Amino acid sequence: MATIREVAKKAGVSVATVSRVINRTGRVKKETEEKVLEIVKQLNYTPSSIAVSLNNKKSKTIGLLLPDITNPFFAELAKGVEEVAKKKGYTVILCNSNGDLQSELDHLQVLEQKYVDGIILSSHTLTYSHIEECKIPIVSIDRTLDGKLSSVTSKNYEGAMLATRHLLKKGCERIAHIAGPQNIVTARKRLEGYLAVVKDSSWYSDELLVYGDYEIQTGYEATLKLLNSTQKIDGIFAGNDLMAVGSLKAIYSLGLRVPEDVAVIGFDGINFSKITIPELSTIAQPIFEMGLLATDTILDEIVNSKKNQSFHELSVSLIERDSTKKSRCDY
Amino acid sequence: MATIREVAKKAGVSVATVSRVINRTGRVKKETEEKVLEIVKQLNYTPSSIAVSLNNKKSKTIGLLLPDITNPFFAELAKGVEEVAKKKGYTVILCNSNGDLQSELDHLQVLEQKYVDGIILSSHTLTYSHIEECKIPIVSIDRTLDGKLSSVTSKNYEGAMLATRHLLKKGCERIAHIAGPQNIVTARKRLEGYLAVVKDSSWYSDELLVYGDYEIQTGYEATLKLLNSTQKIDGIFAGNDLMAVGSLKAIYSLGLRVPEDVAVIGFDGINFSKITIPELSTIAQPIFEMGLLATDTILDEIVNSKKNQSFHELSVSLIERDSTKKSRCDY
DNA sequence: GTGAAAGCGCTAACAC
DNA sequence: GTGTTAGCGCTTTCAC
Repeated sequence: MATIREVAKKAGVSVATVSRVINRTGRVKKETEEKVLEIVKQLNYTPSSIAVSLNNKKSKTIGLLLPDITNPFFAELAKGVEEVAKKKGYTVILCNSNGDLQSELDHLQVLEQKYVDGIILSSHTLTYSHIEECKIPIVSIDRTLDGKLSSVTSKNYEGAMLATRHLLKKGCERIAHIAGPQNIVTARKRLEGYLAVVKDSSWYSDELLVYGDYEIQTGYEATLKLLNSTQKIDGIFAGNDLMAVGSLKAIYSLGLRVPEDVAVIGFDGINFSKITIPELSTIAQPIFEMGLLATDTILDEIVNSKKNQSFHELSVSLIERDSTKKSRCDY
Repeated sequence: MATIREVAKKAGVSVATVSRVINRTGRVKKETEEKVLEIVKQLNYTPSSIAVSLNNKKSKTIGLLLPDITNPFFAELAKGVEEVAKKKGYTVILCNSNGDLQSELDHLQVLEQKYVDGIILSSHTLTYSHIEECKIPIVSIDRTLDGKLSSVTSKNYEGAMLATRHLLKKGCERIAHIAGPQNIVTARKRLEGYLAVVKDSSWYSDELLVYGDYEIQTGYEATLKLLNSTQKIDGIFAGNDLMAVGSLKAIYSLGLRVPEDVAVIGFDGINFSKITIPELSTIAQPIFEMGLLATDTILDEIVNSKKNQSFHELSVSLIERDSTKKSRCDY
């Protein structure tokens, strides 16, 4: 790779001049500029971003720290992040933490060493104390961190109420909930939303509430447990789409039908929810947009070195598909 | 962030000495070393990888250029890559190209500027001429590039034969193929494998062959087209799992049953194939391992500045699940 | 064993 | 308008 010095020499000017024309900073005679540009093209010169970074302590790079890129929710998010980043001339470093605290800490350290300009973070183990001495802007996705960091979240509580009420409206008379891991805020909020709607019902009992870990398999197991209980359950609100998919499978494996015997609704609105059989009703978060917004937010903090945080809480929406279309109560 | 100079000053030594103890290069008196280490810990010092990179032209970073992180195949691959990379002290930059040539070229240029040490590439538009002047090691995934680049691929042709024969063995008497985009090698090989098995059959006709683009939707449409033709089709080999999922849906929507009326088999072995209803039979590639191997390969080339390429072609395996379990012919 | 200093490729004062 | 030069934070000869 050619260096700025080679360009300067070949163009018969100083490195400063080359730098000026490259960055459009300072005045340069039209003529000189053209000459330089010509050599630049000829030598196929591009500035070393490493050297640039060393100067201005900026890397035009943002870190994206996720629990699991294999989870469609995060993959869609990542795609959104990458898209905006690229458009704005930023590069994204992907870090997969598997939800492991030590791994997150390691990644964070590496990101700092690499002078990333900002970090988009989705973690449920990290607390504010872990990152308070980190002076790189961070925005948190999916949860707020003590109100100390900018965040992009969505209305989990309201969404859960929406889901539960939808089941009710569809004629379900005994609605169970497969809650996500309670160390994750979204899971707690969704549980609260569910409880807010059902807890005063004559039929509500603790046995309608089981826990999973947001993965398919636990949705499957939880559903088996629910349906094998003595109570006749005719509606399941799964804490996320992945567990809902597991639920669908479990119901099917018991020889029951969705939605005739048991209606199912998920949460998230991942792309895969519309390809299950039957298609899954869900509370959709604007996942891709969350990625875009998070990136816009972090870029805003980076570029304008904003000090104050912003908190975005996005709306969710009910997507009604076949898994809750009970004919008997269709409206 | 503390610099090496601060550490040196506080420890009462020169920066060279600090550098020596940090990198375990050269001899340092035990005593001095301890002193330095103490200050390092005290100041929470970590070397700036930018500065290091500027020196040795290495960034301990690899670029991963993928068409679409949202596609489970690539997500699983990415996870494998990230895992090895991290273990070996490397960071991965994620680039999403959407299969767009210009986008790939842009990303490649950025990666070069950032001094990434190597690139793992999955592209079907890039040709060798695009990258021949790039002197960073590259390994190609999913296809070979004129034998000029190391590659990690799997046995697509054999896998396709396996799939088709499996359908035959299950008693299918008219097997259709939904081929992937023919600009993609894997899709061509799979088509060839299918043809090799069926083209001499008494029942084979062109109408049994339709094309999709490896996405769910086209699998759906292709299947509709197939099943609406006059021929009675009782087996479908979809070019990949995503299209197979679309196929499942289409069959279901026509009121037919899988596998009783039509057996379906996919290709890839993405995690999602085992959660469809019915579960999808497929030819599994060792996706995660491909990620691992690609990373090992690129790291090998980086660390040992290997000049000669290596070509890995991994085996695939038949995973028989419910979508091909025709009872009438079970063995 | 340890330090001084050059240099990685670039930007930004500061001169002229 | 353009050139000179001092860093950015580090590694690495080369002396001592």
